[in-house]
Amino acid sequence: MKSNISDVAKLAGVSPTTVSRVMNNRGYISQETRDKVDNAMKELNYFPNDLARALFNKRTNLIGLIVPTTTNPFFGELSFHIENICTSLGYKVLLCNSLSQMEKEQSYADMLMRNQVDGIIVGAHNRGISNYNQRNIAVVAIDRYLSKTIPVVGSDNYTGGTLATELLISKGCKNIIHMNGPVELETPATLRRKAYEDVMEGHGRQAITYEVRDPFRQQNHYEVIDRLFDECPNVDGLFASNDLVAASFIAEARKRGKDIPNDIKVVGYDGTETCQILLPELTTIRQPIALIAKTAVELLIKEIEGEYHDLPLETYLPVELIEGNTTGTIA
Amino acid sequence: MKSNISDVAKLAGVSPTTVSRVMNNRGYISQETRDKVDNAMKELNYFPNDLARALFNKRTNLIGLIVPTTTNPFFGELSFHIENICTSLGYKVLLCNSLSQMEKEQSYADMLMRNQVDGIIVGAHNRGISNYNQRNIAVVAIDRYLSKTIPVVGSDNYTGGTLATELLISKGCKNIIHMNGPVELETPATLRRKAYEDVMEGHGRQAITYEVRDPFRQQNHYEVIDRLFDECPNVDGLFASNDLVAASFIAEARKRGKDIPNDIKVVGYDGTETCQILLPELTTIRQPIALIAKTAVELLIKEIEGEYHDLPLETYLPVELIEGNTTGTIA
DNA sequence: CTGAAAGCGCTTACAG
DNA sequence: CTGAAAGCGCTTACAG
Repeated sequence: MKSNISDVAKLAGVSPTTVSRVMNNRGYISQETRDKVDNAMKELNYFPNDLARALFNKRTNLIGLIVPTTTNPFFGELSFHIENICTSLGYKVLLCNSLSQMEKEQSYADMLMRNQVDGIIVGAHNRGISNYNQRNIAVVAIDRYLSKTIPVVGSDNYTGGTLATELLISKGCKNIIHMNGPVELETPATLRRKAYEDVMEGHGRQAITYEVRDPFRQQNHYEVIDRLFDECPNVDGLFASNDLVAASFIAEARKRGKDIPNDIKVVGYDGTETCQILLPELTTIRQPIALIAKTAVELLIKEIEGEYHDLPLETYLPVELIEGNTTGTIA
Repeated sequence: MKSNISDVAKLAGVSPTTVSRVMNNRGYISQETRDKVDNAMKELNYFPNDLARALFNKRTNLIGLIVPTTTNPFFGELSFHIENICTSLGYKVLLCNSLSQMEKEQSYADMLMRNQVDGIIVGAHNRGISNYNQRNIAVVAIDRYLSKTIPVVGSDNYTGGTLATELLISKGCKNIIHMNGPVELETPATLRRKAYEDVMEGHGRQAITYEVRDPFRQQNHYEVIDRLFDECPNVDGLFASNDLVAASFIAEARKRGKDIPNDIKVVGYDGTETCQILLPELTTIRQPIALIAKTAVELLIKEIEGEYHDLPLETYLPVELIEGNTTGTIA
């Protein structure tokens, strides 16, 4: 049913070599031959087999994308932009949702190797696959340290954390608490926490951080928030390292009769389009997601094309404070 | 640098045939040979080349997924589930964000053909690629009619539309308006509109539907909502065919001094996890996204495996009404 | 300007 | 239980 290059050649009355040349626009071909071949391809509804091409060229133009889950709006948007940019540059994207599980990440990495991807973009939060680039394949990480030689791209987490914390202080909050992912992850996102701690210390305040073990399970948010309210009932400012956690906190606070922003002011992190639509009143630190995607893809492609030197190992793109009502003046 | 089957064979002191047999567990191999081969593979950090395998087997275990954009939480979640289920069944997913643009869809479809995908799941909203399955490739559509022979999987839109409209009526709304995508799309989602119209008619009310041309551009929401408030200032009930549109409406209504739910009650559609976290007060019709994904993948794999007969052409999975405060009793 | 041959990395009959 | 040969659908030197 599917036709191949020989079918086209036969129908056009030429050799497969010639068909290949027409497809790839290589060498000299008479217009007449070119037309014959084009017609034959159309007639047979011929699609060149990229697998066979890739086998020969040792280039698949395939890139693997590993994220925790596209369910999370940050990664949903990131995946969109990455795929979009890849496509515009002639690359295709194999999607992997690792759910931050190490075994899954490992088996995805193996799968990507078997499929001969030219490179991998890792937007997942776990550690563990430090042997990624030992296999000499191009790798770029999003907000995540993988090894000394793998470039990291992310938002300017330290500035983001600073902006968030200082805003809460300037709004008069006395007891500002921070919620973040597990510190063991060693992601650059812990810089958000560092900034919070530094700013708090700078103001002679005590920094208190609650760790959400698995930010992708909402049940986990609630457990931590429960504990937070038990232990710090007088909290009046919250900086969450992620908008969904901020939203969970707001809902739980309201259940406890707290008014936002009167009783507690809240700042999130990410500032996705989705969050801007669904929860526009949330004050947040917006990451430049499209720019992160673009930077990561361009870096990866440089690696793929053999530029291993002079690649910036850490790129932190500018964040933006979006002020909404959750830190607002009283209604 | 990368090793191939001959490298392994040489190191193990056997033929490539034997290595292949060990990898695929086919035929009889002595334990001794098996061990030698396994060791050689480990030593060389060998990854079998799935491209070469696929070329021979004429089976890539690759499936293409076309969605408008994973930025939208419904499609972000759908993509997650589809990928997840595919992986558990040994398939890999090529992600395509078409942004509902026909040219993009067309070029994605071509790309997928060249990459020899075994099947395609189309979750996009546009029409136009009716020649998808003429190329005799397995195709399943999500909430979208593509051709007479392509199975469609979606939520029970008619019931969803009925539940939403009847809820608004039972809450005492007098002027209920509906917002939906363009009717030309002929997606099963127009059944939400049909249900709205039928219920309204059944109650002797006038049905008024506002069409959002491009549900994936928020600017477009605002334009339509503006017009809606101009033309129907006394609206007191809104059924939006999508939670993001519902959220945009709520924001705009508040800007106009309207209280939700006192002045206007609002029901959305989709009920994604993200929306449940960011806007938990929204009353909505929840689609069973994981189930839709599972059903679509299973159907696709049946097609891939040659079962073209007795495939259900339309599968509508049960929806659930989630009541929140946007239709609630007054605070 | 065009074609025959070899090879990309695998697998599967076919022999032995 | 194991191996040599042919072939999956392409492309690229190499000839002509």
